[in-house]
Amino acid sequence: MDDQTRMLAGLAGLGGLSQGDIGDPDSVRKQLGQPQQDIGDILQQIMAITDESLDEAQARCWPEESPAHWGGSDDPTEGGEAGGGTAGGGLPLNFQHRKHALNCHRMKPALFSVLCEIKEKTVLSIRGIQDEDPPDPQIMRLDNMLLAEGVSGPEKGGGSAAAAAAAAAAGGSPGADGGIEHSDYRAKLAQIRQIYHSELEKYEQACSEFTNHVMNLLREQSRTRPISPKEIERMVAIIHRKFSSIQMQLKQSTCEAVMILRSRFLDARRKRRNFNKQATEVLNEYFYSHLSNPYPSEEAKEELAKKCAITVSQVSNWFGNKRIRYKKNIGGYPAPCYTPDGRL
DNA sequence: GCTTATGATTAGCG
DNA sequence: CGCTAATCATAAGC
Repeated sequence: MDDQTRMLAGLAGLGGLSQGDIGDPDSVRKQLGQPQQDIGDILQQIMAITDESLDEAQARCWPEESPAHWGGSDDPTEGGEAGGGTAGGGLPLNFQHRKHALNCHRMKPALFSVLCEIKEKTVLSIRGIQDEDPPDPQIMRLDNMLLAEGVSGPEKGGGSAAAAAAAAAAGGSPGADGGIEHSDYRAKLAQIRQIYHSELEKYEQACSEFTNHVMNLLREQSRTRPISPKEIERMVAIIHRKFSSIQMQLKQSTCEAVMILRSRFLDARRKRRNFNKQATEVLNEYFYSHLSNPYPSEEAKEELAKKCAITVSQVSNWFGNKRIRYKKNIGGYPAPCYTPDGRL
């Protein structure tokens, strides 16, 4: 293990100490006699360097905003040049000096091993508390819907299945005015789709940028304090979770937009279109030739629907309407209200 | 513009 | 779930 090798390195740096002694930070100090002061120094430097890492990260993101302070230091060589000279990678010189000084400090391996030891204890207690989150059912639902509506699926092709079905339901003859609504719907859907994808891409880019940034930061810090790859992984997972929750909001609002579009489209469909002449003929023919039992079976309905280029439920509607209206007419026929002169 | 025809929707029933 | 009956909303005819 990596931590283990670092600990060994730390041991080597301490010379005469036995492994048992290393375990307890206090024993390290006792054994070394004077280094209380040193440890304190290093701790302070580490604290400072952590802050500086953050500042430096900020400086990279917003270069015009130079860090306001570089931590309290009593080294006269670095005094009062905040935001001053920089070198390689945009790092301030004083920062590089201090980093180097810290890394070369004779007590650093010892401190590192102490930190490893402490970590070993605390990590054990943390481990296993969380881990492994199940796939969010909410996000899966949204994904499914976006896929079904052709927003997140493959471009065009099968993606417009919903639109095609809706167009069929609109009932117009192919190329007739139903087609206008159809293309309108498709255009709007494409617009939503485009916005969704560009936003998604932005989120993904931001996520990977941020992830890289944090990983670099952690790797950098792992030189001064023990950070296992597992922890970096976990941190990445946390970041991804956060970003995916943002993504969920995007998905949710996209779904809402599609729902609104859809409901508008359905409202438009509600505008009644008469079936074409030929379709009405076919339906009437069936109706009058089955007058004794004008109830087409499911198969017959499908057949009629195919012949008339309408949906099965439209066939059902038609027969429902026809039966009731025919009955009304017939029922009223024997005793209609004729005027005395024979007119209706 | 009014009336009629007609497709869709809804409540209620078995 | 399929049907009836009532009703809505719009197209079409005059």
